[in-house]
Amino acid sequence: MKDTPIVSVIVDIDGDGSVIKMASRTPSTVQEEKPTKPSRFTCPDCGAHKDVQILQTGDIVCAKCGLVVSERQIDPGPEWRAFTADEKRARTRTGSPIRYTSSDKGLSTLIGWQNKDRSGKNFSPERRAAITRMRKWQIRSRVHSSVDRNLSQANSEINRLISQLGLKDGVKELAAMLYRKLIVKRLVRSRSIDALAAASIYAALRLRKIPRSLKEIAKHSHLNYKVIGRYYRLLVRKLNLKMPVPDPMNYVPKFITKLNLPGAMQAKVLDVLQDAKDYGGLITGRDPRGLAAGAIYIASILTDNRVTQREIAYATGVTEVTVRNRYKELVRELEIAPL
DNA sequence: ATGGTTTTTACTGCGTC
DNA sequence: GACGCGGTAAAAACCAT
Repeated sequence: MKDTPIVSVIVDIDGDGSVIKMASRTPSTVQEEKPTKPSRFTCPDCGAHKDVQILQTGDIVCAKCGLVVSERQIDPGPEWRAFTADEKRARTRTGSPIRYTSSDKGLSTLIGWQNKDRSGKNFSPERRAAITRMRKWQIRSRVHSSVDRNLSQANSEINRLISQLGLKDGVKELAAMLYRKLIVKRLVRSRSIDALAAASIYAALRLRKIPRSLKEIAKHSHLNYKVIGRYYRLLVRKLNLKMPVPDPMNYVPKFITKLNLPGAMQAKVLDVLQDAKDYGGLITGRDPRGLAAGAIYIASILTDNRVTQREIAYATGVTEVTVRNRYKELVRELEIAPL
């Protein structure tokens, strides 16, 4: 298994038509294809050799023409099908969080409140002072360990999501940092750890301007995207984060690839978007994906790489109507040459 | 909760291959 | 006739207040 090539497979994870490209090992019986060596990369579009660039979005693009060579590689991670007790134990290490019904799992020592020993006699003053100190520390240590547990559970969820989403460590660190801030500010109490972990990741992505939708994150979480969105808002508000305005340009490489369009087209799309920005009033309040979709449609006509509105709509996750509206709007306002 | 704005849904008509 | 495209009204979603 370990030397089998890694190939790309397309999977429709939940049957809703949304397709995700994953890297996966082929079973050893089908190992005909030769292993891909990124070091011998030759751009199929412009022929440049080895000039790849890794964008902050995690996409790997040809440094010359911008063709996206490889989208984020998803590490599907282990299959958490636990058949034995051992596997189950392994799962608890990085998998779904353990539910502690009681914060100490019944393992801690309890110190009674009465200043009496087993036989009912009162403590001596020294003994009494010692017990009082012990009580104090028991309480303190309990608090600390519960914070620790919360944090470690959160971290394991963050790790899990990050690896399933195929994101880089930088994002992970940022998300973990945000979560830590939540703890320090006492905001995690009585809230879902998983939801806050997911929200931290989403916030980290937004801060880093990496285009991933709430839904994409929710797909790997057991929570629905609205819940995560709520927590995200809370997080932003409570931590006073200043979020960069989502920029349609950040979506372009991702979409171009999804549509199998030549990477060189990117420049044209970005041109249109830049014009739209300069013009003003066309960007604010609009779904950035819709904007990107419209610009891509325009560029596809201008550069003679026609794609249908439907394909664009599908790839960008907006409707055809929105593609139309944006592209019409852009053409009208920016007075783009005859189409 | 509310109201304003944008997106989606659903449907229709037109031209072309 | 299927397809791509354009337009529209009404419903739904979104967001700030």
